[in-house]
Amino acid sequence: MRTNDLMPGDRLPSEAVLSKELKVSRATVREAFQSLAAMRIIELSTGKRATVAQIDHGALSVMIEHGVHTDQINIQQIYDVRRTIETRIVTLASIRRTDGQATEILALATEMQSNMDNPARLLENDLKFHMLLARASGNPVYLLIIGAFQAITRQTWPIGWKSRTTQSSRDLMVATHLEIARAVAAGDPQAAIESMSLHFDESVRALLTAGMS
Amino acid sequence: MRTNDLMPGDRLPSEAVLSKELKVSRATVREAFQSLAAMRIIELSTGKRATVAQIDHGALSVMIEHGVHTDQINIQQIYDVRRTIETRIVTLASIRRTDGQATEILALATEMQSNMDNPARLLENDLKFHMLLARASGNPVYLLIIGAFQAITRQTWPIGWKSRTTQSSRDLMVATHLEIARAVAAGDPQAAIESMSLHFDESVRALLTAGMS
DNA sequence: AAGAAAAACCTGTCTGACAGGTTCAGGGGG
DNA sequence: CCCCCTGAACCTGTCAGACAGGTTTTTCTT
Repeated sequence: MRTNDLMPGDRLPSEAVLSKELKVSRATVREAFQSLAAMRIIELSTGKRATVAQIDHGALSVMIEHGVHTDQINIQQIYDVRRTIETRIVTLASIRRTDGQATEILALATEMQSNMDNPARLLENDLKFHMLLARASGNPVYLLIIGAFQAITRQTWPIGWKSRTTQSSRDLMVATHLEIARAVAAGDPQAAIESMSLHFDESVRALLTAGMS
Repeated sequence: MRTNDLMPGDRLPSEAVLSKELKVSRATVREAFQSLAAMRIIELSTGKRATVAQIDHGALSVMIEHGVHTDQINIQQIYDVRRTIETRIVTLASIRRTDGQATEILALATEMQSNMDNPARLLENDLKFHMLLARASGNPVYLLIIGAFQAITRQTWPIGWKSRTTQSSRDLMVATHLEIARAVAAGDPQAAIESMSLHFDESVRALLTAGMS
């Protein structure tokens, strides 16, 4: 791929061709392809030739999940990373977001308020909200990292939500998202950082309340 | 692995057993194993059974390299992420480093000064320095991310070094590392953050000078 | 009981085969 | 002349069986 300067979408040689060229069996080529596909470096689909892939958080997501399930990473550590990164993300997003992105982010924050009684949907809104911010930062590496945390967040989010027992604490959580959205839309990095910090203070507290060590 | 709560080091069933159990051919099991191995979720080696792996930056490293080579990520974006993360790392490291880690970090910063005329060795020192800090932060996710950038840094570092044409700029670069080390060893987060910021200002400037878009 | 030899087990790789899905050139119809 | 259709060529997914090494466990010997 590198020697031929292949770009995302370009097609790789077929398994048979590579197998002959490299003088190994097709089975071996397939194992190599499978490895690259696991890292989302190439994309496979039956009948079609392999293509160069876009970067994608899928693989990192699985790695992080594995780390958590094997007690090599804990939830607080993930939250520390998220807080660090998302603080930077809203700074960049406040400066760089397009008007379209601002609208999208505001719309989502508003939608969250109408999903207060639907945790499943609210979770998805929340995840998407942070992804939109990451995208608006203009830095694909942040998007990659935030995306990678989604799988774990899906598992821990309900715990945090349940631990917010009062209506006001739930209102606050959603209101904070709206605050962040407004700050980013207004292009006010300082306000965005503050709201994001608040959001994380509150989220971490909720998880601690639920006994998340 | 999850249903059986396997931990790093534990052995997985053999290919033959899995193949029979899941009623697929050994070739298919192998492709699956190969995928997991690519993400460093399991570890393979000939003759031995597969074992559950420790998290490791190898796979992420390859993904990042792929992103850069296909123009999906650029060097500045990586530096922005590094700056963000490493600022947090030195904060944590200042608070949490063990005495052993402090000694190690200081020793490495000192060693760098004696390698001023050996770019290859200096590069390795530099990489290791940042890895030690990440480890001292006590958060494996930071270690993972910083580790993942190493492959790319190996390629760009020499460019930055060459663009530091004066002796004083080279001295400054090494001196800054020592400053960071001292601050971390002294347990002074504020000083550590400042030195790290300086380090990145200076590094990014060096790369820009070299025309790194 | 310790150590060496043998058996059992495992992975890495190859060959050949067949069931589908995909591409693309070329022919037929509008 | 253009468009659509179709069939051949190509490609991936999966399987069975085979064999060369490396590793682990068992068994036997001293």
